[in-house]
Amino acid sequence: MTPRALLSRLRLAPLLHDGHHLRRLVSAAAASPPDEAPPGAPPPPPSNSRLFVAGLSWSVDERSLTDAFSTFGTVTEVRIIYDKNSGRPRGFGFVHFSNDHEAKCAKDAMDGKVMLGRPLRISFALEKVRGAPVIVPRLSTVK
DNA sequence: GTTGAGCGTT
Repeated sequence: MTPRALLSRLRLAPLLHDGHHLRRLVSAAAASPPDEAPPGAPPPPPSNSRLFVAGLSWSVDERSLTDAFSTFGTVTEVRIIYDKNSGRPRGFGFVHFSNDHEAKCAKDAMDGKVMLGRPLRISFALEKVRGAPVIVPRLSTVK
């Protein structure tokens, strides 16, 4: 009995014929670069076109926020965060701009400005948003 | 009818 016939009897032949599976896995692993930043690298910058706006008065709504920020660029989305259970505003929100330049201008201009009696605290948003493009900071991206 | 640092309700 040939070795091949023996493999057939053991039902191992399909596995050997399916070598492309293994090849796909190997090439995929080789194609994806390591996402581990080298030690000593600067921390990845937060997202640039979305602003985290804190220090909001309880009575500020999306309309007034949009009005306040749209003078610096195109506001694509404004979101004020409310408590899931109580429904009360949590006093912060997010302002999305169409590009990062507008966001930076708005941040520089509005950070620290008082709105309805309370000073705004603005910084760039951290977490990505559902549906937004996933931006993985790489060394070539950092200037 | 209140409160005050923070990173997002589907």
